[in-house]
Amino acid sequence: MRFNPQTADAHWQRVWEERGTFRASDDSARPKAYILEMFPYPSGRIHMGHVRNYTMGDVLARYRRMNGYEVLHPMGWDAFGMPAENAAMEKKVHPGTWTWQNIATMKAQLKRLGFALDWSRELATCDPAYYGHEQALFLDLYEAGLVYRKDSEVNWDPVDMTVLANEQVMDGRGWRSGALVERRKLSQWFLKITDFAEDLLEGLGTLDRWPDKVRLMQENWIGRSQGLRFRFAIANAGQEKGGPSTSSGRTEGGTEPEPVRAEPVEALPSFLDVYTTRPDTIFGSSFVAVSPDHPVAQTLAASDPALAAFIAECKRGGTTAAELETAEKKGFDTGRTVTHPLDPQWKLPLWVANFVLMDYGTGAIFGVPAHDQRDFEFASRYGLPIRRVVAASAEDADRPVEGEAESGGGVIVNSRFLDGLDVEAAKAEVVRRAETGGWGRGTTVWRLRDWGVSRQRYWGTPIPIVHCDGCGPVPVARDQLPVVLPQDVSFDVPGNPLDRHPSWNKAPCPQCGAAARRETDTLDTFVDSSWYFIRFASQPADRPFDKAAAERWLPVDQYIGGVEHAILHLLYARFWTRALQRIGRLDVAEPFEGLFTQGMVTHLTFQDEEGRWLTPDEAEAHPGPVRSGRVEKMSKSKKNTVDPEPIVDQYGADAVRWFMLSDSPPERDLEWSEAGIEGAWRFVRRLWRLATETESGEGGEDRALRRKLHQTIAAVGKAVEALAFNKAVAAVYELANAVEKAPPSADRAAAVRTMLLLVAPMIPHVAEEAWAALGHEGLIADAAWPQADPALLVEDEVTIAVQVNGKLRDTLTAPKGAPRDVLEQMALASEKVVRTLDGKAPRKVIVVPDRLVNLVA
RNA sequence: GCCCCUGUGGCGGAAUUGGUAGACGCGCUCGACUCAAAAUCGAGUUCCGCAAGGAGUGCCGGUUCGAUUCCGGCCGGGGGCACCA
Repeated sequence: MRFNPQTADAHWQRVWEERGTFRASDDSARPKAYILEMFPYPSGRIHMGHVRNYTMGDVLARYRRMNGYEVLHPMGWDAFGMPAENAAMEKKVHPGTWTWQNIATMKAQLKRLGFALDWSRELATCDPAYYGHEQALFLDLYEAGLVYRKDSEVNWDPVDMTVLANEQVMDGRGWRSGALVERRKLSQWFLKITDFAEDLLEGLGTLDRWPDKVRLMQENWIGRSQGLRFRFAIANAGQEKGGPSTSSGRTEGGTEPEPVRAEPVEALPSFLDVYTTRPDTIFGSSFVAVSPDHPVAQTLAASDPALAAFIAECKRGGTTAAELETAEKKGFDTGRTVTHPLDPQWKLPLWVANFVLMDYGTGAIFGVPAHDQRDFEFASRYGLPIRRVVAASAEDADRPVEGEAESGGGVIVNSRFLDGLDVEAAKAEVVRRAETGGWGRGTTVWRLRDWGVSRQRYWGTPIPIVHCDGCGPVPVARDQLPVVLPQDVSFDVPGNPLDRHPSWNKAPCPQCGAAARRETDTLDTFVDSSWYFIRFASQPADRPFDKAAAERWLPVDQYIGGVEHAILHLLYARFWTRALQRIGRLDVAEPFEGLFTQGMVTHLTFQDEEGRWLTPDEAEAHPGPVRSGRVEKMSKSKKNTVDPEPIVDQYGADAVRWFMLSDSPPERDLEWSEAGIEGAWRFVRRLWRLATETESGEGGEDRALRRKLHQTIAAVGKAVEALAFNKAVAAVYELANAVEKAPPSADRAAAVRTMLLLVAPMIPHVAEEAWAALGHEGLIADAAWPQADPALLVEDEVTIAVQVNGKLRDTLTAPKGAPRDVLEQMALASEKVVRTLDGKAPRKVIVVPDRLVNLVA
């Protein structure tokens, strides 16, 4: 009888479902294991990347179950987002209709792969039963002071009348409309992630089951920098204001919301705050520069048309990486000067410069051309002095700095009392003087910005706020949640349909009852995915989650997904969890204890002579020359996708799963190939044959095979624990090869039976079918993982390598644990060794017991 | 520019407290079965060489009895950040 996946797959999937095999129990006495893969966006159909991702998680979930864990392995839908609105515009279908249809399709596709999921916990973020709770959590954070509103500049597409994310701006134009993107100031909601910068950075240190790469990326993104914040007195400024300027930029620690920028102040403040990581170069300064957005620049521009024109010119410049890279350093000399804090006689010119960022540090810098490349370029262009203050040695103090800035370490020169100190000592000394002198202080500055969550979009979670002319922004009353999206919307005109809805956007003020406006922005979809893993663990109807129930499952023991979320999603979810912890809702610091980022699924591509992408069929039919060979991530635009469903039709779920696990290490890319899936299918059939055609034990024993079996049990277990599925697969192949070569015996029958248990997490359908065919009563999914006998893991005979001068000359077999002198004698007796040594006695003999003998001649 | 990862047969890859490089799979070659094909099974497959032997883990050097593994320098490939003071 042949194995027929078309009938077997459906059969066993039905059995699992009917028995509720993979339903997680909240009050099990068994140890818990929460296995989670990043939930999919319901774009239409499952793709190979999903299959690979979910297969990995599934193997782990099934493996943990067999090892006695109560496993939570849920699935849901990250269901809000722009593609639904685009579909609405193009296909005249409501985003909700489109999304729910996709969910139905994709759910059916996932089910056909036989994943061990607890579907009873399925959720979709576009369901009011989900996003209503999200609105409640948003208000919790609001009340805790972790949400605020401020004006911020956004990329505005004037044709689509919407805000675009940076990723949606291509060469300064909207990706859909092609219109020139404007920078527009909008009032937006922000979450105070910067409040947690320190915690999020330090928390990374506890995540030892995360990839180093991801931790490093988050570390860089959070961007802690240590330096000195200090102030220059502005000469001839309006003394009437007095006091240090605090009106600009970020305050210490980055914990406060950024103040509204660029509001011109009536009079020039008398001090200018700057931030530097190189206080040691303070005597190398030759100018001070502020951002065009800096209040000082704005104030001066009010009475200086030339400066106003310069600032306007700066604003016109694009913000894309390419433009910035090629942008020249440009500046405007205000004619004003500032006083050096360490020398009242020393006046420095005050410039406005295009390369100074308003939203980092204080929006103002002091320029040290000799030791900062940007300052060097700027000074070279405008003829400002380039003074060396760091040199390799004191003798080099007068060597000019040429060509480019020298940003390395060395000894301080030309710097009065700092002369002779090394860079670190000089930094400390300047900070000390600044603090005792009261003109500055050592500061930590973060690169991390607060998280802007407003989106001028329909298909997202409505922000539960009402704007009242009298009371300002007021939270919607809790008993009025959820704020549900209106159904009657149209997408024939660009812009946010919530804005022009005839009634939805009107609401009475929850505080005073006056007629007011409902907030029409919706939340960034990254908010939706920042807590879904908590909702999976506990989903009461009347609140977002039950604290105790959620804490029983959390943290997620193993989270699996693509690296593309290394920063945003994973950082936001970490923040959200810590925010809930701070307000006492959930006592969990880190949501994902283990993280694994899997590689992409790639496939061959074809292009014609003009570089147009061709499908394999088109390439075949193409009359002209076809370029092929490049292997790329599967994508529609490159026409190299492979739809999993027909593959499952043809080969069954197990062959696809086995292929996804074979060959490539899971963190690397996997190249899809016809030969590969054929090979996987071959193994499924071979396993079936082995299981069903094996004569049950002829009595005799086969110690070698038994040893191989137990070594395989250990190897597969270890590999699965380490998510090294390719190694688990290889170990299974070795065992299968050994079994096929072995003559019939009781051990052989046992090996076949056990092999089914070993592959059950990976290819569960054929495993169940064979398990039943062998006459077992229960499900193999419920069977216990086999235990390796430690006594059988060690060989009683070992192969010893015999080297002469480190080169392999012979191998010999010796009993395990043979003493050194015995091994040495055996080695010296080897014919090949004798020949190589040519009568000479070895000068030295190195013996590594059970491994090798090295004779040094 | 800065930071990180990576480089092993025709291909994907295995091998780590430094100890027999190439497990396992794919592909290929030969053979068996077959009228034939598919499927299946067997043998072989790093390179040079008939062999003995020699070379070999991107390149150059170092440490070591011994280096894919450790160190230094270079070259190639990939990724992240990007005027972050």
